[in-house]
Amino acid sequence: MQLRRGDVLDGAMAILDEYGLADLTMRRLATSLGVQPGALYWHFPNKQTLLGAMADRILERVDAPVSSEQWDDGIAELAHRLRKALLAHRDGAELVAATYASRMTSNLARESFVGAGVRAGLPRPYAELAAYTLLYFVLGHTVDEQSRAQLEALGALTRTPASPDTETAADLGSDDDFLDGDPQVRFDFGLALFIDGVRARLATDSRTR
Amino acid sequence: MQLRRGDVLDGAMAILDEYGLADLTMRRLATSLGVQPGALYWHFPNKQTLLGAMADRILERVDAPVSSEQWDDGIAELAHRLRKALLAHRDGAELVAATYASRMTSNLARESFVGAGVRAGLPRPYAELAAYTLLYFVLGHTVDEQSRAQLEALGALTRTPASPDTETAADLGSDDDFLDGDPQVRFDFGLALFIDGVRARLATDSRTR
DNA sequence: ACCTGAACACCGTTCAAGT
DNA sequence: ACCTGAACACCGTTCAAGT
Repeated sequence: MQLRRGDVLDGAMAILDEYGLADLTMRRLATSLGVQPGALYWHFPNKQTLLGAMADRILERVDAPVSSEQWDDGIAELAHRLRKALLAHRDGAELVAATYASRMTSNLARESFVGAGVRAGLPRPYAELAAYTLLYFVLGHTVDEQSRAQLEALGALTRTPASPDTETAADLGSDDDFLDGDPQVRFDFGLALFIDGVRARLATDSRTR
Repeated sequence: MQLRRGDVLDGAMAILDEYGLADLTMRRLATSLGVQPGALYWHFPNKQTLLGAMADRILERVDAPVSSEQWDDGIAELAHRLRKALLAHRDGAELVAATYASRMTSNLARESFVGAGVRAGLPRPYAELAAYTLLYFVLGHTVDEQSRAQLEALGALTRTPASPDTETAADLGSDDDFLDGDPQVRFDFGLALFIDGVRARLATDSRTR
């Protein structure tokens, strides 16, 4: 019957998925666990630490070894895996972005990116910087994508469901055709831009040497 | 003696610069303006709207016309200008990132990036996507850079000032030489990676056509 | 038109005291 | 070791009533 650290974490993840980050309060979490708010502070020193543990759990398996031998495919695989992990939980991207803002340095996702960069032939300092760049892109893109999707899900319920065929896309429309296109497409484009940039740098380097 | 919308905005910016985003509360703002909390709600419907107005003010002049004719220099100039604007206020990057997460679409900084991309010769949808990618990078980098700088400023005051010469850099050190190197250098690297990526895409396009 | 007074419905965190 | 009870010091927002 006793509460363990893992139970608190599980409860927090459950509230996140069902009600979102804004509704994840220590008091609500305590209630859902049938315990007084103060009890949580025996298991976690503060809310920030709990959020950090949640972020770690969300990213648990993104740093697994990559399947491809090609460095570019490897980077793409890692980036896709990271995005998928973030999208797997409500407000997942926002939570991770907020938590990792202060501790970008010690970050499993970044480490993996660095490894892929080094394997690509980038000098280590370059790989470090490239990893940051990619991480910024993936986090930024995914936060945006997720908040947009949630807004739309909210609007879809609020709006009068006129005809089910038109409600999928092209609502805000205007003339920017690509803006509310498949987020996957937009993600892949940015990723390709990044990989092309790395490739260009590699070419420059080998020509210089 | 009457409070105007602009006064509220000015007061909010002053609190931001002096105490940071976390200490910018409606109640504190009201007190600093010599007014009851409720009074603020006559000028702004809620805190979120006020934060949005602050973000707009921070980015006021980033979309000014660019000096260079070269598209790559133009993009670099815009990116640098955006970074500088974010760094000009305490927690400026965090505020803008948080506020613009939901309204990435209507964003003056993005518009400028799109323009530069189109001038570069990118098809418009590509330019749109490239603009997002760059924006994600600049915001992500600058949020990180600023929070890091503020942590260090805090640590510099807390830590025993042993010898003034060693406190500048290379503290966390380890073997990652570049990590706490000049943020400007790291920023320029990521920017170069992006521009190289765009260049590569342009080359591919012209070869295909 | 603009603001006060006062409340409503919350927060995160601490800590003596209990078991 | 783990939790309760109860408090402390706050929040954002609303709204009748005042001027």
